[in-house]
Amino acid sequence: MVTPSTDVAPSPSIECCPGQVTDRAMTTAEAADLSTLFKALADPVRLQLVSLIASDEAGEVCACDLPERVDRSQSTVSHHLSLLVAAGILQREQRGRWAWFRLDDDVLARLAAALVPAATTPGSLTTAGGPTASAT
Amino acid sequence: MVTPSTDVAPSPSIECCPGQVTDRAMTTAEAADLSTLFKALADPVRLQLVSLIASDEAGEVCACDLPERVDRSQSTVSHHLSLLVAAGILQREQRGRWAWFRLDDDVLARLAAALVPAATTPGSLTTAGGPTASAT
DNA sequence: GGCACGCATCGACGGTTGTCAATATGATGA
DNA sequence: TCATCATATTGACAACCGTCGATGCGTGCC
Repeated sequence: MVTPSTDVAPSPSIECCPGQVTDRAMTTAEAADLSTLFKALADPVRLQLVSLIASDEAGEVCACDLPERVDRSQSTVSHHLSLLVAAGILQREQRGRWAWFRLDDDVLARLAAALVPAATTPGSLTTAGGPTASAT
Repeated sequence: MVTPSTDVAPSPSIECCPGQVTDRAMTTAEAADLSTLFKALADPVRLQLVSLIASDEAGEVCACDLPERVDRSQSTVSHHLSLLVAAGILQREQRGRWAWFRLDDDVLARLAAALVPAATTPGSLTTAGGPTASAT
């Protein structure tokens, strides 16, 4: 819900341990935390926005292009973008009168790592904060 | 919303191509499809349920244990479980009067693969459901 | 300074979702 | 056959969410 005061830590706790979902039963807090990220991706328009930005050659997209590309009003797109930024998925940068959005470094990878035990990105992710060998 | 007639193909289209989100801009249909899965995981209670089952030693859990473990009423838990089954995330098996739930083979892995370009489980996934080389 | 533009915020509205108590369903065992 | 138990379904309700038009705010240009 993006409570107006979103100046706290943007991205939830997934930075901690790959395989969160499968390794052990999650606590209520962890579940609430992770579900925030899934919520952010649980809307078709937001998914399209993320995909548009993620697949962009330059790695960033001007907000001015997006309403027509997802066939929604400017205010709706702005709302979704704010949500994605608040969830820590997108980063926003103002340039002149234009706002540019890019993917946060590796949220998607970290999210993927939270889904599968050890499978993902053998080297780069386990270093992200977890005690290396998390064998059950 | 789990329309009563859920005897169609349970799991959305993610079986097709890893890196769906990042490789190229998704179509509206693809986005709607994928968002279904994220929606299923976008609730703390459902995430906990999935985690409880995923982290279980035997790989399966009796429904009778779940209400107390997630601190929700029996009907609420049943509702969430139905949703997860309909989304293709859980599988249900009736044994006597008990219902047992287990994770669908590798939904989580496939979902993870849809998030990151090529990183995930290099061999096992591409074979997972598609006609091997399903370009586009 | 004034205007035009890009984007965010506000207010409103209808649809969806999570939750529970109550009830129905279906299997087991006496 | 009947009572019991585990689970699913129903009905209801409040909270939340996606959407839009209108409006406000900050920036750049003339």
